[in-house]
Amino acid sequence: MTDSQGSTRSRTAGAKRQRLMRAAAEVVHRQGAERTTIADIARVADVPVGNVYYYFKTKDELVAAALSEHARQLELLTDHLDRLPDSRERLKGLIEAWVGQRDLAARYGCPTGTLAVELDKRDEGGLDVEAGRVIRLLLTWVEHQFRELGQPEPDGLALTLVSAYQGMSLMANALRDPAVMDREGARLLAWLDSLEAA
Amino acid sequence: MTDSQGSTRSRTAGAKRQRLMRAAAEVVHRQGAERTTIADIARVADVPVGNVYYYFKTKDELVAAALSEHARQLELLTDHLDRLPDSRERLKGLIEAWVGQRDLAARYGCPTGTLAVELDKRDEGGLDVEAGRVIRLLLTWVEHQFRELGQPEPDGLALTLVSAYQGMSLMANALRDPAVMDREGARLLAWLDSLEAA
Amino acid sequence: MTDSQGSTRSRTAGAKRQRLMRAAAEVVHRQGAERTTIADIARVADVPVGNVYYYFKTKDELVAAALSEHARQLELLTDHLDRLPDSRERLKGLIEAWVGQRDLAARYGCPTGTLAVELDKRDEGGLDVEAGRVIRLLLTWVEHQFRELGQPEPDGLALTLVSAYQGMSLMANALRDPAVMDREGARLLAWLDSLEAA
Amino acid sequence: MTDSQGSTRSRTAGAKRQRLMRAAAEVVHRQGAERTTIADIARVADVPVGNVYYYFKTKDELVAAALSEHARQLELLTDHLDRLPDSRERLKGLIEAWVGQRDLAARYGCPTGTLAVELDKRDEGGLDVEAGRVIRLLLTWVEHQFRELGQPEPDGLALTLVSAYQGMSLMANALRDPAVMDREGARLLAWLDSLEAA
DNA sequence: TATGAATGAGTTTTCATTCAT
DNA sequence: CATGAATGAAAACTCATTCAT
Repeated sequence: MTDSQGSTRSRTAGAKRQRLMRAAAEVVHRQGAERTTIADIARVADVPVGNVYYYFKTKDELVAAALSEHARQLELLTDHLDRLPDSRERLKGLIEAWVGQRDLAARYGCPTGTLAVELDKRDEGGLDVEAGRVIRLLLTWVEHQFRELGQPEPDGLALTLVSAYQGMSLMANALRDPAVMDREGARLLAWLDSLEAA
Repeated sequence: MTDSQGSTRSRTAGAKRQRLMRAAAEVVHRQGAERTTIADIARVADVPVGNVYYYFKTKDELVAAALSEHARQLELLTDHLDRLPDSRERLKGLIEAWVGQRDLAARYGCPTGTLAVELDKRDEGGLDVEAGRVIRLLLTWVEHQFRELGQPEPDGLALTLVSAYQGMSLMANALRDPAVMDREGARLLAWLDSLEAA
Repeated sequence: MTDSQGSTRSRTAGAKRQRLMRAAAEVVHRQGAERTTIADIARVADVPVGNVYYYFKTKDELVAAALSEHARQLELLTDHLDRLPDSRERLKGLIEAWVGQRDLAARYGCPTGTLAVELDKRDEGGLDVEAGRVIRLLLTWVEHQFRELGQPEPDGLALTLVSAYQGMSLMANALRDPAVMDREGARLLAWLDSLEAA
Repeated sequence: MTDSQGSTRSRTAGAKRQRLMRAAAEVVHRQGAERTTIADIARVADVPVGNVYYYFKTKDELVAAALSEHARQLELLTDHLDRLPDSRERLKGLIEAWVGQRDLAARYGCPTGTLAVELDKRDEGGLDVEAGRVIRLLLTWVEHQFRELGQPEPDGLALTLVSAYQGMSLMANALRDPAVMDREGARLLAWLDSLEAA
C-alpha cells in the first residue's frame, strides 16, 4: 500500500532525512562545503531539490547534518573499540582504523578535519564550533583511554595522538600519497607500545 | 608625506602586482579561496576590480599567486635559519617560528596547509599540485637538516615533523586554542633534543 | 480572461521553453548571435533572466535552439509544399515563399544563412556545424524535387538554387532593397520553367 | 636619423596606420567584427594597444577601415582586369579570381559579404551603409562590363552575377566545402559564354 | 508532504576607451 | 606621438531559497 509508486520512496519516515545526511557527509567530504550545491546532495540522496527544504531549512543545516553524520560514524567506531578489554589495544585499534582509510585520506583527507579547516574560515553561523565539537569527542575518548592506562597527563597525550592523525591525513592528502598513512601509523603504534604500563 | 592623495598610485612599477599578491595571500588565508571574491582582494590591495585582470588573468592565477607568496615567506624564514651554524638549532628555530604564530594559527590555521586542504577537493586547475609543491619545499628543507644531523631516515623524520606541525595547527584552529601550539611545540623541541648526535 | 495577471504564467508546461526558443530565433535573427544578450531574449520571451538557465544551460544552447526553431519553420514549409502534386510546382512554391519574405530579408537577411555566416567565424562549440546542418536540410529537400523532375545532376541544381537564394537574400540585405528579392525570384521562376521535363 | 630606435617603427608616417588597416581587414574577416578586439588587431599590426587610438578614434572606425581596405583590394583587382581588352574576358577574370580564393571562402566567406551581414544587424553607426557601398562598387563595375558587352538590362545581370558570388561563397563557407566554389564558378563561366554578343 | 519551476542577488570575466607619463 | 596601465560598464552564469500546485 505504502510505497505503491516505488522507486524513490522508502519505507520508514525519516529515511529520506537519513539519505540526505549520508549524502551530505559524503559529498561534502569529497567536494568541500563551499563547492557542494544543494542539488549535488539531492542528486546523490535521490531526493528532489525542492523537497530538501522540508528536512533542512538551510544549506548550513545540511552541513551540520554532515558533521553529525561523521560524529555518528566516530561513535560507531569507538563503541566497537570499547568492547576490547585493554585500553592500549583500543588505541591501537583506532590507529589501525585510520590507516585502513588511507586511500580515502590521501584523496580527500580526514572528513572532520578538512571540514573544520573550511568552516573555521567563516565568521557567522557557528558551524566552526560544531566542527570543533566533533573533534573534541574524539579527543575525550582518547584521553579516557590514556587515563585508564594510568598515563600522566592523559589530555596532553590525547592531543598529541589526535594531532598526529590530523597531521598525517593532511600530509597524505597534500602529497596525494597513502604511504604517509602507513608510515606515520606504524610510528604511532610503536609509540603506544613504548609507553610504560601503569 | 609623498603620495598625499594616498590611494591607488604607487612609486615603483610592479608595486601593484605585489600588493595584489600580498592581499591575495592574506585574504585567502583568512576566508579560504572559495569564499574570497576578486572584489575582496581588490579592496584590500586598493586596486579597482577591473584592473586586477591586468595582472592576473583569472581568479585561479590569483590563488596561485597567494600560494607562491606563502612559498616566498617560507623561503625568507629558511634563509634566515640557514645562518645558524647548527642543524638542530635550525630545526628548533623553525619550531619556535611556528609557535610564534600561535594566534594566527589558532584563528586561521597554517596558510599552506589549509589552502592545500581546500584545493585538494578540486579536480581541475592543478592548483592542488601547486599547494603540494609548497609543502614539499618545507619537507625538503627539514629533511636536509636531519641529514646534516646524521640521522637515519631523514625523510621519515621530516615527514613526522611537518605532519606534527600541520596537525597541531589544525587542532589549534579547530579548538580555537593557541595553547595547543605551545604544548605541542614544546614537545617537538624536547623530541629534537632527545635525538642522538651523529 | 483567464491568465488575467497576464505575465509569466502560461497554461501548458513547456510553453515557456517554446517562448524562449521563438524569442531566441527572432532576436538572434534581428541582432545577430553576438550582439544578442540573454537578457534581450528573456525580455522578449517575458521570462526572468535567471530562469532562462533552467531551460538552457548556456547561451550557446539558446543559439542552437534558435537554429532548430528555424529548422522547424523550414520543415513546416516543406511539409506544406509536399502536398503539391508536381515537383516543379513545389520548387516554385518555395521560391514564392522566399519572395514573400522580401521585407524581412532586406532588413535582416535569411535567418539561417546569416547565422551560419556568424557562427562559421567561431572555432569552438560546433555551432557552425549545426548551422550547416540546417542548410543541408534545405539542400536535400530541393535535390529531391529535382530528382523527381528527372533532372540530371539534381545535387548540382539544388546547390545552384539554394546558393541563389542565399545570394539574393544577402544582396537584398546589403543594399537594403526588397526589390532584389522580386527580380531574382522572378529569374529563378523563369529558370525553373525553362528546364526540360523528363 | 628617423627610426633610430628600430623594431616596431617604420619609415614613412602612416605606415602604422596602414598596418592597422590591413590587420583589421584580416582579423575581422577571420573572426568577425564583434569577436575581434582592439587588442587582437593591435597585436597583428604590432602596434601597442594604447597607440591605436591615435589612428582610429573608435572601434567602429577600425571596422570602417577594414571595409575600405577590402574596397582597395577590389579596386586593385578591377584595375588589373581593366587592362584586358574584352569585357567578357574581364568578367571571366573576375570569376576566376573568386574561384582562386576558394579555400579562404570555404573557411571565412567573402570578406565584404560576411561583414555586410554582420553590420546590417546594427542600428547605429551607419557601418551597414558603408558595407553596402563596397558591394555597390563591385556591382557598378560588373554592370559596366555588361553594358560594354551590349547586354540588355546590364544592372539586372550584374545583380545576378554578384548575388551568385555571394551565394556560392556563403554556401562554401556554411558547408565548409571549397568545391562549391569550383562548381558554381564553372557554371557562371559557361553562362557568360552563352550570352549573345552584341 | 512532494515537486518542478521561479527568482534575484552575487561573482567572474571581458573590453572599449581613457589617462599619465 | 608613444605606451603601459587604469577604469567601469556590461554580460554570462551560478545557486540558495521560495513558490504554486
